[in-house]
Amino acid sequence: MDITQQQTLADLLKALGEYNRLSLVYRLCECEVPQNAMCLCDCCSVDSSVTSRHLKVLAQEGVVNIERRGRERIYSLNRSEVAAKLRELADFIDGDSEPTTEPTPERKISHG
Amino acid sequence: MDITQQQTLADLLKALGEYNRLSLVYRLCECEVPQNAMCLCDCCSVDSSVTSRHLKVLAQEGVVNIERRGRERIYSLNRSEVAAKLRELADFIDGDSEPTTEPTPERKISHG
DNA sequence: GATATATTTGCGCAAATACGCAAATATAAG
DNA sequence: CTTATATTTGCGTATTTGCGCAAATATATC
Repeated sequence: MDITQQQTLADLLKALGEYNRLSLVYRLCECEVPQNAMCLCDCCSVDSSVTSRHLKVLAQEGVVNIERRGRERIYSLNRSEVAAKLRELADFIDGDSEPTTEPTPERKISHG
Repeated sequence: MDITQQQTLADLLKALGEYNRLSLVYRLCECEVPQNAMCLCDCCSVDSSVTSRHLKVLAQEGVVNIERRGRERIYSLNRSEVAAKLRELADFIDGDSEPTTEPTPERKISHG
């Protein structure tokens, strides 16, 4: 795992790891069609400026796509990409073999 | 999705979304056997106290298990649980159907 | 008891972050 | 040009967070 790649993944997870931003993602998940910011704003009870900033963070991390339409921004979820990245991490974590739950066998447990 | 559950997931993602903590997870991933904190400390070049705190966060979020052995703490990754949670989110995100890339068809681009 | 090793905790600091509000910008429509 | 709506940006603020250092704690060894 490359350092830059690791940083990128950390940034993605951090972007998803904030309650209101995750709410936006869930909201977009449930929407059949992309939404504008005003619409998305309802799901987290914060100022529209805050929603705007959160969506910007999500866009920077590639979680959402932005499409300009008139004075609106239409947001849609990058479903496949985000899901793929999460699965990639999941695969790496439970990875190649069984979890080695056996604690360091070559170390002596001296007192029992 | 329950609010508490959503907060819990956000906390998990936040825990994973910090570079040094993610490094610890990767390190534990690659280890065949659980490791103590001193050993893990090498992978991120920070003070041992910092590593201790990071590992505590990961433990609180259920990412790692701690086993006391003498004066050491032996950390192991909760592989299946963490992977399952990530996959669950991934499934929810790319979820039921195809991504609806078509932008809000029922909305009029309204000047009317 | 004294000493060494592993880990945690208290403390302070600097940077990052989330937030609300108001102003600015962009675009649409009259 | 004026008004209305959607979004962004500047600014101030309160909170969180990551960090290092030193002290404290826990345990093993002498």
